[in-house]
Amino acid sequence: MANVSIKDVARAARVSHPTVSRALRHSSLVKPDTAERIRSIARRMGYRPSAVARSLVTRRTKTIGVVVTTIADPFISEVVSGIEEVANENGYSVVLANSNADPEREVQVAHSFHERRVDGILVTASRVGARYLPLLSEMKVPVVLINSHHPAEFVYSVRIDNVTASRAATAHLIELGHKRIAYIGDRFGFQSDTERFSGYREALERADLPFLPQLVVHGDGKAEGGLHAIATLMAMPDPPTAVFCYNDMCAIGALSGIRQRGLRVPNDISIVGFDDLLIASYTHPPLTTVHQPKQQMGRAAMRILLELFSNAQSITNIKMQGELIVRESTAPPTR
Amino acid sequence: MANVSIKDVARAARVSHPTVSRALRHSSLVKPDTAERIRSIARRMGYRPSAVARSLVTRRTKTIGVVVTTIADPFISEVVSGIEEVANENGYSVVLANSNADPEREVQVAHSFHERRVDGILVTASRVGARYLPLLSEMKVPVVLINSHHPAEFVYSVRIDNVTASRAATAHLIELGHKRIAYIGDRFGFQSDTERFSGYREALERADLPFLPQLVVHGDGKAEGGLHAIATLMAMPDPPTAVFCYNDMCAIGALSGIRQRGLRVPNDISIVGFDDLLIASYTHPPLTTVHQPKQQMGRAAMRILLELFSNAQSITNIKMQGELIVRESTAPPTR
DNA sequence: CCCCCTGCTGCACACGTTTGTATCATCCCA
DNA sequence: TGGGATGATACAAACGTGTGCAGCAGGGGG
Repeated sequence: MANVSIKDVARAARVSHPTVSRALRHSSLVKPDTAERIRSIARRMGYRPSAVARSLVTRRTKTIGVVVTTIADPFISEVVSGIEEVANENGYSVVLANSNADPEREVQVAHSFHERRVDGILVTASRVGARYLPLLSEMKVPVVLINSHHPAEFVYSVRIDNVTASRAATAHLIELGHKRIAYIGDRFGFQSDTERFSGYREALERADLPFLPQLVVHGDGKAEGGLHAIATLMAMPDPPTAVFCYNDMCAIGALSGIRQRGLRVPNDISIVGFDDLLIASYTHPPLTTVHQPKQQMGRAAMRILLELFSNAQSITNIKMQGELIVRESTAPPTR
Repeated sequence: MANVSIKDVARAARVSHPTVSRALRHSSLVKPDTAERIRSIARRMGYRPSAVARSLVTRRTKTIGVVVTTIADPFISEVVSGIEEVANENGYSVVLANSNADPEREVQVAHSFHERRVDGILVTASRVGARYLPLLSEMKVPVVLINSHHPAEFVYSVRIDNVTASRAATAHLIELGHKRIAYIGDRFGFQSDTERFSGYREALERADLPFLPQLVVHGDGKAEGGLHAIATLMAMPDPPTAVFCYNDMCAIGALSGIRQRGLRVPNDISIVGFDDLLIASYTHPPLTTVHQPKQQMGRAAMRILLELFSNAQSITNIKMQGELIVRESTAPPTR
């Protein structure tokens, strides 16, 4: 019934349990042939050292906590896939928790990670609650924020240069000749939304185009939000000829809303997204968007933790560049 | 530097550490007002009991291992989101590992879960390696398979009735008048592929339609595979008028391939998918597909584990019904 | 031949909890 | 007033590892 312990192996090998411990960790303190004998016995008995007992004494769990708003978000799941890859390569396990962007839930997650004594924490969320971060840093464990940033002790970040990328995306539309360019954002207060919005404004400014507040609508970062937002925009007396969307899901919702009105992309209206999700190249028409190196960002975040575990000090903030991918959802305006 | 332990709290409260332990767990053995006093001190000190020390003595980690082929798969990530929800409601943490359907990796994951002493394991993969399952059941811990099935000790399952659902999907195409219906499958040897394929064949048989082996092509379960597969089908001298796809991603690839050839869905060819991913209603045209209750399946799987932890015996195998959702990618054939 | 050094192994303790049992004070009742 | 029951607390052991240190055997050198 119970699991085979190190003492069971020791008994079987007629040695003490510390010797077994050393043999399995290839310590030079134990004679090579006894070590081999012990290892073969352990193998035969199907012995697996208990990570929990080990963690108790080493004070390391080899575990990292990953908080996401929801794992069902395609952007997030790709980031997590990158995290998981590097974590596993280095013997770390990933504990996943979703917060649903609910402050109460965030507190619970922080407590749970604290009790589990995770070695580090990765946060993938476009918004991070104010009560949340102090709680995380309370446990004196490094925290890496992905696509958000907060200057604080123990807190590092990996993010994309939202402003530059958004400016490039908007500039692309301007170069095509668009003058009335709308912005569909995420919910208010989300850091990356704010940054992408200011990139959009900067591009308008540089091109001496007027900023029209009525052309800014907010969705929910999902397809449905894009659908509603585009409805608002198209109902205007003088609708935009191009739309820059906060993210691809939003853009996909917008595409769908435009079709429902019998209009065509890019003939009647141009659309630009953000993220470059896998589906972005399979939409109709294929979506012009900003590529984010999602897996790479996850990998980089995990690597920061690993560095922190070994070297103590290293690079702590990484800013990556997005890349505008021009596909077929953008064209010069016809009007 | 170090975390505050139960002994620190005991010292501060001038009691023994077992008393603190009991006070925090609201044991009736400790006097109500001392208990309250201890709790308030613990709160003030920011004490969080160590789950690892607790697990060592209780022999329960309150942790479940979740294996996925890849978390970046939208079907899987929704299932995991359901798992996570129920797990957290009940104080369980989820440790995530992806296998990439690589047998060697599967073995590693099994070892990792064993060492971490997870209380149960959930597997979300359309294929489960032969060496894999014995390894998992070796640790005498319940395993719930999602969308695959293997009769074995300690092994339970939650799956969708693939045969019935696929039969319904194919029958829908037949009712519309289609006679040359293709099937785009996943890679060979995947259990759900085999089942969906046999549902397809059964529907043809019941309608007295001939089964044409050349109309069966295999993809990779992703959009790219659908793209290649449709290319093969459309290059035939007498191409199909309808295609039933193994899953939505595959169908999305097919939609894209059809458009590239200047043909239209459903006018020139009808497409049916499987899964009903969130994007399925946003494709062009919106996709006719089989709805799988993805989150619900994840929740059900986690609930089986919870039952097993408490009651010892309960329902062990759940088979859910899919639902055909008719949208706009299917219509009567024009030829 | 003795001593010291080296190479290997065992002993004891620590990590932070939970839990069974012993101890002790208090109170009630005989 | 003494004894037993009751309620509250402390003590000790256990969970399965890792590790510093002591001990012990054997070999080599003086």
